[in-house]
Amino acid sequence: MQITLYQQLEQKFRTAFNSLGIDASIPIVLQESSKPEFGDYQVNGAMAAAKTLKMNPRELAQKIIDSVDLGGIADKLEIAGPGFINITLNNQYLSILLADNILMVKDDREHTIVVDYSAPNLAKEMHVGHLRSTVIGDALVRIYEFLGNKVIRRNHVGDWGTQFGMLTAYLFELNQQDNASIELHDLEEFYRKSKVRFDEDADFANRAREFVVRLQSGDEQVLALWQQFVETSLGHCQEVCDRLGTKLTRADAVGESSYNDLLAPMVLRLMNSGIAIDSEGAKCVFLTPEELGSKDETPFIIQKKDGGYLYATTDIAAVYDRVNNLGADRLVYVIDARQSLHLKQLFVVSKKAGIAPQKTKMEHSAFGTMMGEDGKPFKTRSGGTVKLIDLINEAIERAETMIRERNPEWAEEDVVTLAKVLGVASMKYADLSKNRLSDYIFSFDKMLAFDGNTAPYLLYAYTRINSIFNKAGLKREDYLGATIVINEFDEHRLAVHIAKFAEKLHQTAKENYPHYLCGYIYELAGLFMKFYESCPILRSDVRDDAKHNRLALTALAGETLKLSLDLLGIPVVERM
RNA sequence: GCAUCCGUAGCUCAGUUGGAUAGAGUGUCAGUUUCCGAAACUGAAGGUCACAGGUUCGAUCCCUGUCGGGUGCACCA
Repeated sequence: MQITLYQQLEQKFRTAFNSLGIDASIPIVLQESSKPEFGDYQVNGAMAAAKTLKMNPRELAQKIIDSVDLGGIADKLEIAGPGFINITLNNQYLSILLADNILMVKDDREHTIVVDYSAPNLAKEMHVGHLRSTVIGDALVRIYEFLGNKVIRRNHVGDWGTQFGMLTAYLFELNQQDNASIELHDLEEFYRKSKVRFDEDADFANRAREFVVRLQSGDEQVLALWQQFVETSLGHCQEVCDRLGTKLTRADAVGESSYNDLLAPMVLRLMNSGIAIDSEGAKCVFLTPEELGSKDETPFIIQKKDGGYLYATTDIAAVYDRVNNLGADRLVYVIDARQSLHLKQLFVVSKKAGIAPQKTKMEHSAFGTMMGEDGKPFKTRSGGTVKLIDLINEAIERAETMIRERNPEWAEEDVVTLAKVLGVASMKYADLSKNRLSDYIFSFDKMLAFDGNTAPYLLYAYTRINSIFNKAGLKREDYLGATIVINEFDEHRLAVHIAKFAEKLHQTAKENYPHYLCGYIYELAGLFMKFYESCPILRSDVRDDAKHNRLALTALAGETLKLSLDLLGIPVVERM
């Protein structure tokens, strides 16, 4: 693995700390400088170390500076304030770094990662609640893959709940009348109608309950109806996923039903080992506060008193499958924060029962709720659920209007093509750029704005980079890998930022926070704009060597931007 | 009631092992273009980081309490 800039500095300073007899438990506290005038990186560990050694922190900082061997990495080390060490990187060193495939990054150890995301319920169409999981999960998949991991996508669709009795019973009824294909066109409507039948007609309701039993016991006729329904619904999902430009395919949709045969053995295993017990007729696992790390006493129910299984059972079976059959050593669940307790219980129970080994990483990449502009959960004006496909279409329509206004001379075809990319990109980026844990306010106006941390701004920055090369009749690709000599302050800042790509990506992957990468590219675009303002490239008074250097730096900045957006699941456009 | 997450500029959001004068964008005000895309850039103004204690050389961050809000709590998923 290629060592990151951060790791290099960290090692050098750790060696220096060691040589001064500073205990290894004292952190170096290496971080990016909080301001440009403090250099590129800063080491803040001298203060804490001085405390334990009973030394003056500035004197210790000086000793650290004297003993650290940065061998050409840094130009300047300065002590500031109570004992901060400010590091300014050497321009020749940066030049070498940037020439050395700076964007090719691999993890030190490859993992097999299963990412559980999107996961709509097939009883209905995908709605706004599925946007975050789908978009965040897909970005994580791309990032893990880029880092060299084996990634398995799992769209854990809900295809086995009790409501499928109602749906198949209704489908059966319609099939008798031979108009099922028309009815399944709008799943929401189909669900609503079957619910009405269920509520109004006792005979139908009984038939629906009977269908659940027949379905789960493998009755061929009901199974065929169920299959028909599931296929249609999966088709709807795929349409939405394709529109969003995700990597999900039909093969990734492994629904709850596929774990059916594993459910009984799982319950048996947990009962036999004494982990699960009978409670009020149901089979439950009760975890201690120590095991759960929380005082919540809610039972984890794995079998109902009527013998039926629940999503807890299915999820345990899925863990078993992912660990034992797929060979996963890291499981990532991109699921709503409201499922926190359930997942916590799932993780603890899985390990306690030995279904997953202790070393398996199990992570709940939770996310908050999407709010409307009124700060309340996103709904239609009448308070209904918003279909995801409608939301996507509205984003595209709004993008279309905007593009038409800005570029009245464009051909209709070009407007439509760009709108499809820009609308979806804006929606995805708005989601990805926010800390996934917090609730966020969904606003078409903000996500489609050309100012601020938005997809349009970043895509604009990219097209602007391209236009520099177009203007000069050059190809950006030809400048990738060229030596970049750095002289100016704004060139330096941009170069340092590009050199941080690897560490930012590792951090994003480690903590499952796509917004780290978004923040990085927003800053990248800003630094490029500043560089572009202060360092002319194609003007006649620019010397050839400076022009060449700046073109090379621009090309690399463009490549970094393009790659980063790609890792977020957002394609670039050539003009806007 | 128990559990859990959150409270940062008027608004939308950052703030990564505790570090320097808490940052962006937007909105407001003031500037920048005979030359590479002004969908850009520069500057000003805007904060008791909900409140009160505690730990620390140092707290938006860690601990305790209070107030305010979200969410989850037995056989749906």
